[in-house]
Amino acid sequence: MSESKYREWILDTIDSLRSRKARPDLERICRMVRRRHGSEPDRTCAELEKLIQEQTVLKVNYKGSISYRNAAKVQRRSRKKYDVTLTMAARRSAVEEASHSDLSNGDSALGPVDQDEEDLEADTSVAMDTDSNADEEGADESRDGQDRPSPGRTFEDAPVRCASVRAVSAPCSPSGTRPGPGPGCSPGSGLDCVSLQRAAERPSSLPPSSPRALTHNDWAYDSAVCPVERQNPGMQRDKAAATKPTVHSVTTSPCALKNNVKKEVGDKLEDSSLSSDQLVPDYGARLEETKNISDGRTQALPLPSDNCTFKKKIDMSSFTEAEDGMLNGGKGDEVSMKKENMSQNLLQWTVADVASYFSAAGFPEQAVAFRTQEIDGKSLLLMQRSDVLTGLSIRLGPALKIYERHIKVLQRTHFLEYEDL
DNA sequence: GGCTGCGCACATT
DNA sequence: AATGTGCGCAGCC
Repeated sequence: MSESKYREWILDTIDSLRSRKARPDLERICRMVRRRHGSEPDRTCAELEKLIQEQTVLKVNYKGSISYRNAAKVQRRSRKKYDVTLTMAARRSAVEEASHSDLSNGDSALGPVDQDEEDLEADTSVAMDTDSNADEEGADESRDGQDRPSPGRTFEDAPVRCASVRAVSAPCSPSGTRPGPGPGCSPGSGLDCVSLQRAAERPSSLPPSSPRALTHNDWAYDSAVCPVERQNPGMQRDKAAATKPTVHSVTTSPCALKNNVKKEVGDKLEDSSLSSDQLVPDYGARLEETKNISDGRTQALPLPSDNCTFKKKIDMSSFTEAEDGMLNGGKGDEVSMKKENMSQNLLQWTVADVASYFSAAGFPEQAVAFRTQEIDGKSLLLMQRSDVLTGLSIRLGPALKIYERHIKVLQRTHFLEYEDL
């Protein structure tokens, strides 16, 4: 009952705070939701996390503190940095895969990683895994345990008790941007998780002490995405590459799943050169980046599990090739194999996967409609143009793009595969 | 005391 | 240079 309701409330709250020029942080969000709707902060926290995971809300580290953004709005603006979405998607799907239930997972909401895509080239794995640290929960613990000299954060009294979240909000970092700990910030909180994370993230890029390294628009958190990967970036990568050909049980591996899809989408995106405004910011960036990385062949597509994808650029390249082959006439068993995987995956996509996919593809608002209509992979395969244009109550423009560039392609790929098989 | 509006400086692209 | 963000303060209830 409450999920959609909460979504609305929270998004509303975020918008409202933003329009009021107040930072949409956890505390304020919880407070406002409680005031307006009487919802318990705890619950709000939980719901917020879910929204973060489904990318409806983006969690960002801006100017040294955590803020939450309405993904639907953010999306249009900033270009790259918002990998968040992708990341989130990845993570979300990962979680989802595990739990198999829609929004049920409650793990920490991590947000976006700012990961400069540029870094990717140089130290992808490093960046990725570094930030893997802690997640909120981890961070949380650390801060509670280690440095929390003065619990004097704004939060303290805050109604919010959501531990994980609190951690997040807590980090009001004097990371440098702000000359001094603001009124609300407890001076002592020195190293907030965010800062730490960031610092760790780019060991070589920027000195930890550098404000730039710690603050700014960093989509900091998220390391949680693709936990596996994060934990063993190197391994993951290798594994992924190695495993990939064999991917069958892929379904269980979010990363794998996403990869397949991703690749698909990526192609699409590229082909149709989606308008940047529709793309999730990083999409464009990523595409470019990816391209550069490996002479035009690789294409990390902004799919739900971006992180995973990222690391698997290599795979991707082969994938791409495969796909190309497939779309253009077929290339070999490898191709069909891949296709197969993808299709199978598609059949097993949950409602959440579908929503996640579209969110990552740059249609967060519309993704909600898919979720609302409970469109899972199978339903997706059955969707017709009219269903998309009129059955979801979404705007025509995005609907057309979604149908033509994504659904149609997914369906075609799926059925082609079947033919082959 | 809490909420809201908003100028303005800062951050980011 | 343009635009987004949010601190800090004043006004309102």
